[in-house]
Amino acid sequence: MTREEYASMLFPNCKHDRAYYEKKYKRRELPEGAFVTRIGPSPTGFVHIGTLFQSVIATKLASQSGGVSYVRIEDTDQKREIENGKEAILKAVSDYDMPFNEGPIIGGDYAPYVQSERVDIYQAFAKDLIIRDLAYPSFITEEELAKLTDEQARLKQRIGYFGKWAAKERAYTMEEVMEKVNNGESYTIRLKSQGDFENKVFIDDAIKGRIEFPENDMDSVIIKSNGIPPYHFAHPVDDYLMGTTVVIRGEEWLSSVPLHLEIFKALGIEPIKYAHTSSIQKEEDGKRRKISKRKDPEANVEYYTKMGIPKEAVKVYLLTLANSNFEEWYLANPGVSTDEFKMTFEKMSGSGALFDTEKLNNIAKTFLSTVSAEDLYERILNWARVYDESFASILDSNRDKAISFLDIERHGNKPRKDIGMYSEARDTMMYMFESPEKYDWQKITDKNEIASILKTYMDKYYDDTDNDAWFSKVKEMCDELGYASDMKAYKKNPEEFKGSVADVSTVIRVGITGSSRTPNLFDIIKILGRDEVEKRINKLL
RNA sequence: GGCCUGUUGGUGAAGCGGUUAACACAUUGCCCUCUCAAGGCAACAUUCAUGGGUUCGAAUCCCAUACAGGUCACCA
Repeated sequence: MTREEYASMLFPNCKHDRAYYEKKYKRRELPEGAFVTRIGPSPTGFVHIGTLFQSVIATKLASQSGGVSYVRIEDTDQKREIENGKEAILKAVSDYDMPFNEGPIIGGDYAPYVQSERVDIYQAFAKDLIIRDLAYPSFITEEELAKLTDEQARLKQRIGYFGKWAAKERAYTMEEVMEKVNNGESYTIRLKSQGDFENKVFIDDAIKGRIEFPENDMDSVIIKSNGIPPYHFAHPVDDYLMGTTVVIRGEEWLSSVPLHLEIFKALGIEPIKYAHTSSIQKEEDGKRRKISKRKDPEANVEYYTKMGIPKEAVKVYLLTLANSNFEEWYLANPGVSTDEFKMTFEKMSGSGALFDTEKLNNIAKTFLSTVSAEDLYERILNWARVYDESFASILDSNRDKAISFLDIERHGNKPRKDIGMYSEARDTMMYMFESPEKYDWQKITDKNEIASILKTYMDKYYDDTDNDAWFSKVKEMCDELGYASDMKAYKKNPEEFKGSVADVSTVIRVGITGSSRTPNLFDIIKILGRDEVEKRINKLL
């Protein structure tokens, strides 16, 4: 039996050989210095903020260098898979304005972009390793492996399948293997490691710099018993065939670099550049940890949609985490598209940043202060249609009123920044559409005094011609009722007055809106109109 | 436990042998002011995890230690 025949027996379903695929997928022709980047998310139905973080880096580096970015779905673990997982990922990256050039559904010259559809490719490469005696079939069961691990732990030795622990299986003859296979024993394919733990290998990581490791000496599984490879084998094969120039991935992969380097070497492929990003962290009980899908709602991209945080703001926040000089650039270039910013590996931090909700909120508020009232209205409405139907129908039937309200203090160079997420909109503007149910009185709480102020206001001092006229009337009323119309005078001698114009305005404000914190009162009165204001005040009286 | 990474204020960070240790968020105070939001001004690290060393000079270079994180699967 030749080694070719032997390999074919081990891969009975493998249609093509390695050379076929190397010929099929041509090398990319790109300008000097162009990056080919990718993201490799697993379709679990849950789009992780980290995926978005990798995406913004991958797409930006590719587009600014005249390169290519693509999405490759890494679904080699069917246990975790979920229906529509890849659609969710593709939708998220497109929603967040991270345009990949190739991927599933999008297409491209290196299709398929889904690992489960590339099984024949991986097998062809694994078969090549069998032929060249750099891999071997392994029949060890999970139970045996667990026993071995215990034994190693007891002996306080390095844990894993390597060296003498793997010697028995490495030594099987082709005939022995054939017999086991014919008996129906299931097997994996393992790398026959040539490495020595005493030797060093290193990478020049684009973010972390030069890192040295002991060589890999583990006989890792490269094809699982179901014929599908684990990540460790799919990664070198795919990134080679698909022409990736730099692998951007989370630092949790750092420790498997020696394994990947050895696989590249066994395959006779030039290893590619790595850029290991530090992971976004969360603090809990004074301890930092990687942001967790299970514990932290903000790990799920859907959270931002649900809260109504603008996608633009999320992207800006991710950019500030990705490149330390982005924030200054962003502040210095208002109104300029973030596409203009030049991203570099040098400005990526080697340490993990704590997720800062406050900062995100600030970015969101600032961003929303720059959009037009109409735009903001549409954004809030679209959000409400999904998450707050009753509010959506109110907005729908009060379009003009809502827009007028949102337009208050929105102009000039100091626009109002009171809404950071669409989910806050209901509370900040509901009083425009119906009479308040609760009244947040401040300094003046006496019912008779409140009634007197509101009644006098409506009877004698109502004015909605313009802001100055309106305020003059309020001041006149203060003089009549014994309140200070001039704040400076009041501050000097507060004891001479019952209160100030501020207190009186507050009564009017709360009387109409229920809230003590609103945008400019005159504008609100003007939008509501005399009839509505009168109705509300009479109801109160 | 082995291997790897990281450590500058509450947070994100700039810094690359000589700086008053940028900037931004948050916080506090003042100003503006009919409230709120915004805006303006100011305060907030004598010290860069700790201890040694090199140097005229160290956050920056070297060595130890501590702490934190990651990883050691037929998961990614």
